[in-house]
Amino acid sequence: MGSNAKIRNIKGTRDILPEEALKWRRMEQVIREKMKAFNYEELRFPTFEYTELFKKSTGEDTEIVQKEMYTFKDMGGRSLTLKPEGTPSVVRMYIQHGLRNRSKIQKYYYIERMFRQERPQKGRFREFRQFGAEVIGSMSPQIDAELIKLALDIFKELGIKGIRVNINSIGCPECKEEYIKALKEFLSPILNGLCEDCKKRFITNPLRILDCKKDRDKLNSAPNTIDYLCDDCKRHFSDLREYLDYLGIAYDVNPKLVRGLDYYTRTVFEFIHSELGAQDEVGGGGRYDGLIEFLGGENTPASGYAVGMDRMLLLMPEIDGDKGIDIYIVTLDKESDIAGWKLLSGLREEGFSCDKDYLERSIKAQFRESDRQNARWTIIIGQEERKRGVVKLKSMETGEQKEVLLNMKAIKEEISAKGS
RNA sequence: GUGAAUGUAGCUCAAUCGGUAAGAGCGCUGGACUGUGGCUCCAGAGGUUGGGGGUUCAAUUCCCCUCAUUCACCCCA
Repeated sequence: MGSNAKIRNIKGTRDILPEEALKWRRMEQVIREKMKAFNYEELRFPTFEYTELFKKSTGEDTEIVQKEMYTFKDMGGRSLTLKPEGTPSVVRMYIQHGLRNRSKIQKYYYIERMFRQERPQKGRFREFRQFGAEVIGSMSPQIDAELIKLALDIFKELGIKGIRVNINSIGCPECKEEYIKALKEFLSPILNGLCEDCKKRFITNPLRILDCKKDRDKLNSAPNTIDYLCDDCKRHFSDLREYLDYLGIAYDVNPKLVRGLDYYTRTVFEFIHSELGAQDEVGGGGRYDGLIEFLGGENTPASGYAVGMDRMLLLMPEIDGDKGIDIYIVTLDKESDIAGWKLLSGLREEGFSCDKDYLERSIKAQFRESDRQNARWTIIIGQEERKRGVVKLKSMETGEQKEVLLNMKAIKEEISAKGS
């Protein structure tokens, strides 16, 4: 690595060079196509929000809010934060713009950059991209199943194989409370043997102790959330499973899956992949029936998820994109260069992708460049050609070369006659 | 925030036990072919060995500090 490169990109951010940009474009394109098919509309929202929004919705006690946010003060002294996740902004928009008045059910998606201040590692960055889908207004488990199906369709279309789906239900606020009571009873006698973090979580958010990897084996016999579901939640969860079966989606019920954010209720799920290293989660989400009311809106059920696009990229197979241009123009002297420059402009107007030399290079170098650019055709203009009002047109695949009149119609005909 | 590993040309990597003037492949530039790409051959450019300090007659090599990257922990997408 060059040491004199004193200015480099910030830790945890990534530069995307053309070859990789191609994969990103492909990913975005597939996401948009599938979202359209499922009738989700795009939402775009600001890079930063009032810190308060995330504290309230993501949750004061979550890892994200406690130590991962990029928070700063603006000149007016307001505390602002670079968005660490999308759902809070979507909900804010929903309330702020009265979107509920458009229809009883709203289906949205987004593709946005997120920011979290963690140590980077495989599949984890400080600036990263997520796409997400959110459905506001329906409590049907059909929606939960649809959301999962939507993500799986996107993975499939991109050639990503080996995704596994984990689901669980953590119940509504009532049964969640019942469960937490039972969990605390189970934990109390063994609390001293747990790690420091878990001891804190016992007070702040006992559910998340189930996530702890250190103490995992001590929790094998912990009570399961699904055993404490009320009748409604029980039915909701079994309906979800039934709908997933209808759609032919294979999944595992993971009773220890609780998710890290405060706002989840009932359905939670995640997409995991074994080739991602330690950060094996490609995406995850769930239902958040209480969040909108909590943030000042009407009591409205909702469900959604986010998928890490940087992680998807790691799983995507190589693709051969639209590399190359239609025409490269080689010119041999000053006057021809001007003629070529004019021709170039006309060809572009006609919709051809083309270019020429700007370095006054030798003909050989110009041909090399044409080859490097993967041009299908090379047009040569020199003194001789100019005298006779023609250009030479060479196919870079076959090497065949012929003279064509120097006018757009003749060139176009010759190129399209050979097909693509 | 904690830990470990790794930093040599644009990229991927060499350099014996510390010993000449740090090499190769790919890529780049030019030539062989003075108006024709790819293939081949030849030549050239490109390095303060991440940075700083120390040990030594001598450091890419050993020691310390620092920075960066990677992987893992925590946690998440």
